[in-house]
Amino acid sequence: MDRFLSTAVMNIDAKGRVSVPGRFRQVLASRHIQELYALRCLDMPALDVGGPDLLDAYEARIASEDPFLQTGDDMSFFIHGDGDFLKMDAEGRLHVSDFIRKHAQIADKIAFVGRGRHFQIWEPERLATYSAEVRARLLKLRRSQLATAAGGAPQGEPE
Amino acid sequence: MDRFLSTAVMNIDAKGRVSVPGRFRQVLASRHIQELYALRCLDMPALDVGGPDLLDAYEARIASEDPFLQTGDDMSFFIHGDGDFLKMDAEGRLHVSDFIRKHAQIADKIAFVGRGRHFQIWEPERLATYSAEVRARLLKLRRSQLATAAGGAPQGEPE
DNA sequence: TCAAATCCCATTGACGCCCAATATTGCCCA
DNA sequence: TGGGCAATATTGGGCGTCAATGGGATTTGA
Repeated sequence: MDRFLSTAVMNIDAKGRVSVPGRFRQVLASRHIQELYALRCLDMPALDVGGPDLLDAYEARIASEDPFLQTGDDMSFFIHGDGDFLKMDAEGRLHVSDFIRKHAQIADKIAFVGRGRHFQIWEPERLATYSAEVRARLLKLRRSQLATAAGGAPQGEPE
Repeated sequence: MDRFLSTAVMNIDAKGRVSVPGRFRQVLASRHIQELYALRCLDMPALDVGGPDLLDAYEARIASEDPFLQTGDDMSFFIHGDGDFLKMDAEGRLHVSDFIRKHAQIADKIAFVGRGRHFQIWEPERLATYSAEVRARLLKLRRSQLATAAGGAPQGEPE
C-alpha cells in the first residue's frame, strides 16, 4: 500500500494542530517522505500536499521555460511563494498555518483526501460541495455526449 | 531545506526595522550567504533580495541583451546604480531604507516572498494583487494547454 | 551638536518537544 | 462467533527554547 486513498476528517485541537491520518502516515513512510510541502491549488479552495517530489516536478517544468520570460517567473512565483513547508511533530501532527486556513477557509476540521501520489487538504463542507459539482459535471458531460455539446454549465465558486 | 519558500508578513518597528523570518535566515545560513543585496525588480513594485549570486543572475540577464541596443545599458544603470546593500543586525533585522520604501511603496508591513534561490520584498496589499494576477495567468495557461492537448476539445469551463 | 545608525539587553509570546491519557483498531483464543 | 487483550492511533496539555519585538545606551558622521 503506497498510494494515498480515501478521505478522512480530522479535528484541529486547541493549539491549532491536526493529526495526519495513520493510513497516510504509513504511505509517507513507505515512500520515504520525511518533509511535507503544501501548494495552494490554482482553482480550488484546497491544498496539494506531498513530499519534495511534488516541488521537484514543478521545478523541472520551470527549468524548461525561458528564465527571462513571464511564464517561468509566474511559475516560480506560484510554486515558491505560494508553497509552504509543513513540519510534523513526533506524533504525526502538523500545524495548520494561517496560510492554509485562509486558502481553504478552514475553521476547526480538516478533510484529508487521497489523490494517489499525494493528497489534498480541504474544509469538509467545501469538499462535499465540490464533490457534488464534479459529479454533476461528469453526469452532464456524459449526457451531452449523446446530444450535441451545447451549453457548458458555468462553474460557480464553491461556497 | 535550502530553498526560500512560502510567504511571511512582518511588521516594521518604530525605528524602521524588520525581522527577516527565521526560516529565511536558516536558508541564508545553509547557503552561506552573509551579504544581502536588494535590487529593484524591473516590472514589479518589489525587490529581489539575495546573496552575491543574485548579482550574477542579473549580470547574465543584462549580458543576454544586444550590446548595440540601449536596453542593456539602461538595465545596468538601473540595477547597479540603484542597488542596495543590506546589513542585518545581531537579531537578524534589517533597516528598511527609503530606497526600498519608495520602489515597493511600503508603509509599515513587509511581505517576504520565497523564490527558491532568492526572495522578494513586497508591500502586502500589492503582493496580493500581483499574486491574483499570476494565478489568473497560470490558470489561463493551463486551460489553453488542456484544450490544445485534447484536440477535439471538450468545452472548456469558462473562467 | 544633533540626528541617524549601531549595539546591546529585556520582555513576550509562539512554537517545538516531550510525556501522559484516552480511543480505536485489529488479532487471538475460547 | 463473541469477548478479551494488545498494539497503535488520536488527543490533551506541560514546559523549555528561541524567534520576534521594544527600547535604552553608545557610537558615527554630517
